[in-house]
Amino acid sequence: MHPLFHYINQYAIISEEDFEDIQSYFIPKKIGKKQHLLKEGEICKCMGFIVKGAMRKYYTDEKGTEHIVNLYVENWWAGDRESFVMGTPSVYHIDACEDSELFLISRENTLILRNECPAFNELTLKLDEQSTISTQKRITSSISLTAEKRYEDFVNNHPYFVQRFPQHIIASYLGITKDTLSRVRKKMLRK
Amino acid sequence: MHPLFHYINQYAIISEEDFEDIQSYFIPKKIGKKQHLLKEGEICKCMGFIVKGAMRKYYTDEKGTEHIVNLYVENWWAGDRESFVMGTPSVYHIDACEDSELFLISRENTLILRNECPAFNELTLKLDEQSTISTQKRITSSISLTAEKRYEDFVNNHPYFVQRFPQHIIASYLGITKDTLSRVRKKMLRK
DNA sequence: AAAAATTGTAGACAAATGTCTATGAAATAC
DNA sequence: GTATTTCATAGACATTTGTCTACAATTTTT
Repeated sequence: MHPLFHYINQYAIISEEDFEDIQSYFIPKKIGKKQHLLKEGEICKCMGFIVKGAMRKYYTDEKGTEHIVNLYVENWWAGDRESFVMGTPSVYHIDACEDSELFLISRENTLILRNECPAFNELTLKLDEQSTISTQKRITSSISLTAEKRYEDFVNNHPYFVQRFPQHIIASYLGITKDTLSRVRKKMLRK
Repeated sequence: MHPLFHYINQYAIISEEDFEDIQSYFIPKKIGKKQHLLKEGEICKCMGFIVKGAMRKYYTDEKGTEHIVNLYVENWWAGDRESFVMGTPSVYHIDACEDSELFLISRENTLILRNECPAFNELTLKLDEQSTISTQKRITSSISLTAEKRYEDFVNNHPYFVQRFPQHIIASYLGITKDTLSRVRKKMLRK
């Protein structure tokens, strides 16, 4: 079964005909490790559904430090929603941590599909609901927990990320330095 | 003009008939200062559109410290989306910082309206898009900036909040203590 | 296989932030 | 109007986290 078909069916029941229609609006794309899907200053023309691989979204501050804002693996959507929706230049970079395969869909096509295909409308509603729920949790964690608890939380909620991304990437995602994460892990091992 | 009508029209063009229909699914409610809209352990049965007043959402940790997760004023939606969508007990409290007036809508009614009324469907899509965009910014700020820059950001993005909520509330929202915020402000005054 | 880059850890020190106590001003309750 | 609570600040000290340098293990590139 097509991975995108399987994925969509988890959120909205669709027929094979629906899916043929939906699929026709997506463009497959392969991105090699360290290649970019989006660069700072560009407009995010497409959202990308990840079929295979691992990616990250980050921004680079004045000092040149990269801050990782999102991590993505299979069945996640890569893109800068603000730039995508508003049509403004992005402040983020998105690149591949492993060789990756995506299906891209443009803003125009999401708008068409939303109107044409009730199942797709349902899908976007539910995805945004889920995204709202998980970002709420991330914010709660971020404003109220210590580095150690945030990492514990992260390991519990995303065990597959721990295997997949190096520690300095995870540290940045958590808003701490790799040094602090290393200390935190050492402390946790003693328990 | 009805404030809810005015608000919805900013996102989706609706007729007066549409609005009469939509409005019939909302229930007006007044909440006095320090009264709760939601308590920890309860299921969030309704989302509340704030017509007048100011509210906050927070959770209380093991030590009894309150961590403020959201601040709301007029034209914002108060509620715990996770509990609302999933039907699970909330970990959050929501209470009023000023006497407030809301329009409440239940989960079932949002689902009915989404199907019955295309404009309401459009509204929820756009609200979630905007919410996704702003929480993304908040996360970026939270993981990458110092307390001082986070506060600067906050003042620039939400100047009306600064007037409306006491400093210890804002500090908690930013994930710092009131003492740190006081120091940060003192430092900024010297500039 | 050798060279280069990436990754994780360690320790010393610095900076940022938290904790606690105290105090006075302002707002609110009685 | 007085008492009480809330709010903001201050300073001393503790803790957490960041910064920097070094180094070894591993992976990747050539």
